[in-house]
Amino acid sequence: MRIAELSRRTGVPIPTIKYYVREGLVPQGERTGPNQARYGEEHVRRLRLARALVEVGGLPVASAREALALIFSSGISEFDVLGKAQYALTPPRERAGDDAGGDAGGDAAAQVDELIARRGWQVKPGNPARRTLADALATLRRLGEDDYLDLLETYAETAEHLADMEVRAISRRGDLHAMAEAIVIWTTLGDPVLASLRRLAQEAQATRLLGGTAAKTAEEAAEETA
Amino acid sequence: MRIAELSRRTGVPIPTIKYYVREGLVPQGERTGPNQARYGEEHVRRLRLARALVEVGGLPVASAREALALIFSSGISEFDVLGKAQYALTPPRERAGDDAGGDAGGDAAAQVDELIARRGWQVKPGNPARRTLADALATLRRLGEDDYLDLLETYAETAEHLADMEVRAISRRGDLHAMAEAIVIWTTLGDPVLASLRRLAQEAQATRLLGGTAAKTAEEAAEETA
DNA sequence: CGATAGTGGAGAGTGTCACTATCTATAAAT
DNA sequence: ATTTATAGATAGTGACACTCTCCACTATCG
Repeated sequence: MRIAELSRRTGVPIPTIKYYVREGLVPQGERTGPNQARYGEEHVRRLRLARALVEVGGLPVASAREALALIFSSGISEFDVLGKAQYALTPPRERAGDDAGGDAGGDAAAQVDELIARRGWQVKPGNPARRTLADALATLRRLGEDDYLDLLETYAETAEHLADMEVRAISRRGDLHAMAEAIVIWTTLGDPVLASLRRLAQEAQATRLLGGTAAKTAEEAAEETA
Repeated sequence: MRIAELSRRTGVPIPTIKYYVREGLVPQGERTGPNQARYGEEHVRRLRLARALVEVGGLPVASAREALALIFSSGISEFDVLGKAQYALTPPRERAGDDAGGDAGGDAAAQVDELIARRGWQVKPGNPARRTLADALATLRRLGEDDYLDLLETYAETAEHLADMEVRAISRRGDLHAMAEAIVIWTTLGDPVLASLRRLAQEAQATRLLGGTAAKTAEEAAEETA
């Protein structure tokens, strides 16, 4: 097919396709002349994947390129595909905070190590999620949210439960390529799915636990009727 | 205190403080002369909060302004603070996808409605998380990830469990102002916390479920030793 | 007292990012 | 034969989050 059809089938504008090809998210079409090229199903697939990672997953284009390269590379082993995917999917964090407020950063890093040890998780020291988590915990501490420890434990249990499901579902796939693809898709798109479900559940629980005890505002009643 | 101390105590550079004041994230200091102003503890607090939302939570400055305005406004009721916070915290989504591939969007929206109904959640039709979730589900369907339904159910259960904890923890706070603040902090910072915990747990579970059955690569062994 | 450093405020400039527009020389379609 | 489409390259755009530069002052130190 030519580029117009590729664009029609994926919903991605032609200039954007050209941009993605330049950036290496999608390979060039098979050249058939000085200004002609042919695209196939694998271009459709890869373009859709690229679009999902960038638009829904919110990945920077450079990270999406790495993740796609990982999926479509040969010679990956199932034992490092997940680690590599996590590296690829974590946008490079900005420099460490030169912030004030005690040594919240160091404390938080130690706290993360301790949490990982306590749960018996085996996680490489280089996993970028350690840093992200430590930063978030340091921030919470700095804000004086000191009752977050119970919640953190629940979060960790929950995460373990989800990860168990996910890893099982993924390992059920036959070949390595499909596994790699599923890992990238689920690691990336799982975040917005989980985040929005959490927000929906929050509203629901708030209504259930708090809303029943008092009258609704007129505004809310109107919105419910609409 | 003057601006230099405010900067030292929060770790935020002076030009950035000035920028935040201009953008309304932080109020002006109390003017004491043509080029002098005094800042107090509430500026420290609000600046730290602003920084956390923008840097760790990844909120756009405009959304952070709304969220902060909500926290520090008087006359909020506990019944709409959560809803308003969710509106404020959701960055304005880009235009609806003019994408190809059947009516995945409409189907997904219906699927979200159905999920909410099935779980007995009471959620306003305008909650932005509905859109986000529908977009993500439509994308998954378009990518052919058709076995995501079991996972989705687990995600929803999990989200409900977390939301229950969170709402209880928040409603335990005495005054409305502290509740509003906690809602904004936890809605925003909970996302990165949960996301990184999920990644850590994924690696741990992958090691547990898959790693034991085969030899490690040399690279991994080296990384573990280091 | 004077020199130096710090201040508030405003406007312009910077760097990054993800596109998007324009151009040229072709090729395809009608 | 004319219109439309194409590949590829270069340049431009708009949003965003700062960051710089100035200016007219003010504070403070020796």
